[in-house]
Amino acid sequence: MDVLKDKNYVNQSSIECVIFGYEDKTLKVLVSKLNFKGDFYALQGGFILQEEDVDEAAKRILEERTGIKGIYLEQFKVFGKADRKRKTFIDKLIEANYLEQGEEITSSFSYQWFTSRFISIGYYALVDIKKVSPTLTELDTSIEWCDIHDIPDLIMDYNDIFEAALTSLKEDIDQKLNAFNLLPEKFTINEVQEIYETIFEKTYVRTNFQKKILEMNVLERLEKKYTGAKNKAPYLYKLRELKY
Amino acid sequence: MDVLKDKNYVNQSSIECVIFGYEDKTLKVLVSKLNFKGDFYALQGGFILQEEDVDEAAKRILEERTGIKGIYLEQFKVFGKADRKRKTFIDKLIEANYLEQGEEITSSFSYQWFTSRFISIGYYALVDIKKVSPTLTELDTSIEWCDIHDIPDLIMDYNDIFEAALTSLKEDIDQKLNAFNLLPEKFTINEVQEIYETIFEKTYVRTNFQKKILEMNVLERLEKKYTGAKNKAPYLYKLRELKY
DNA sequence: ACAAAAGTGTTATCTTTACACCCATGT
DNA sequence: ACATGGGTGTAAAGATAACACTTTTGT
Repeated sequence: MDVLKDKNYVNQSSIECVIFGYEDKTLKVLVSKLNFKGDFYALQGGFILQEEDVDEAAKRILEERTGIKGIYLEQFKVFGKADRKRKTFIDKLIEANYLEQGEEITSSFSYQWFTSRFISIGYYALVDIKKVSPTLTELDTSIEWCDIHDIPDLIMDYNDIFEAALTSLKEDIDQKLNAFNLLPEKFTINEVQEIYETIFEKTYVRTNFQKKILEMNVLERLEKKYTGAKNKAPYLYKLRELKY
Repeated sequence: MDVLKDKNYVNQSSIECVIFGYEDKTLKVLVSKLNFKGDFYALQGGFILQEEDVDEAAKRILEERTGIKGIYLEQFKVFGKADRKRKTFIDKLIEANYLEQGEEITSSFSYQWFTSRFISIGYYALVDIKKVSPTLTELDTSIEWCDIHDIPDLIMDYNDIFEAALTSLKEDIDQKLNAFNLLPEKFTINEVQEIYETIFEKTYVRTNFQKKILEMNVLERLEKKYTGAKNKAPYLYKLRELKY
């Protein structure tokens, strides 16, 4: 378990990522089940190397977990309560998994590291769920997309972190026009509308929504999308390159 | 200079505060001149005790510097570049001040502390400038309110931090209705308008501004304010207690 | 009475919402 | 031809901006 000794991480600082994806009219979050007896679920976190920018550390963690580069991410909040320690959780975990070797473990470097107080910098990421190949670390047995309405009890204050991320996403979405990052490169206006309806849990009038999005002037109209459905084919759009 | 050894601070984490005040139709920021030869200016920063919430640390620092309790503050951004070190500045400072004792200083605990890489959590605060009694620490010779258009070259990346704080303030002000925190408890609508005009550097139509602010429904009308001016006396207002 | 600034009300303009209408597509 | 969903236009409703008018205050 002493896996950290050789890495030169900044002490007592960590990064927590809430990775949002969208599929089947559902907003989802990537949740890990930890590689221990007992049901321990967590979000995607990691640490910051001494010679690494905090933003880069977040990117690195996201790339490790999703296998894709150039992910859209926003730093949204710092979680800095004095009692933000993994200690309660780790002790529970040790009790359930390593009952015999208590002494040995609690004196280890990693135990000291993991149970200390952490100041966590929260990021949320928006990804095209189709492009993601969720990747396990040595600490988790499985990693899955969870409907945001169906998130299990997470360890620590991860449920709060998730809630805060969702709130920030909603606040940012019109301002930063970042909803498009949940979609593939090419998409129809209707797909954008479905994302908005999913996130804000309300319906929009189709014709007005179309106008609103197009009047933002950030989309470029491409070819039509023939789906084989017996109706008029919608146009595909992509994010316009912004020229200055 | 070894003042830190006995304090149990979190390593490599710091807090930086941008304290805004308002006076004479001018938005101002509290700037310290450091207690060393050479012109070194800085914002108000500090460190986080092990048993202290990050938010509480920010409050403590603000209270120390301003002498007032219950300050309005917002955590707005984390500054986490890998090269965010005071080293360049500290070495310059030592060169200008302690040329003889180089060796002794650079091996000290405080030198190691101050020159290491820091992850800084940025807060901005809004205060009633009249209530503030700016308080020196052992590190600064003077501390003054600076017009935001007339901020000197600050050490490190403090100029960037200030700019980011100002941007966040502008973004937040309508959403969080926090401009009132720059005023005394009782104020006139006209004073609010002047703050808005100062911050956004544009004028508002008096009558419409009045409506906009009052329709927010967060103000309580009090008595009139007789100034001795030969015109109709304006009403005073205060922030309404929100009942649930 | 008058100047100066506060408060109120009305009209015009712009934005948002609702909805009617036509168009393309596959059966 | 028709059912289905896409795209455009237009009118109603609502929000914002411009401005006229009245009120209060001290000289």
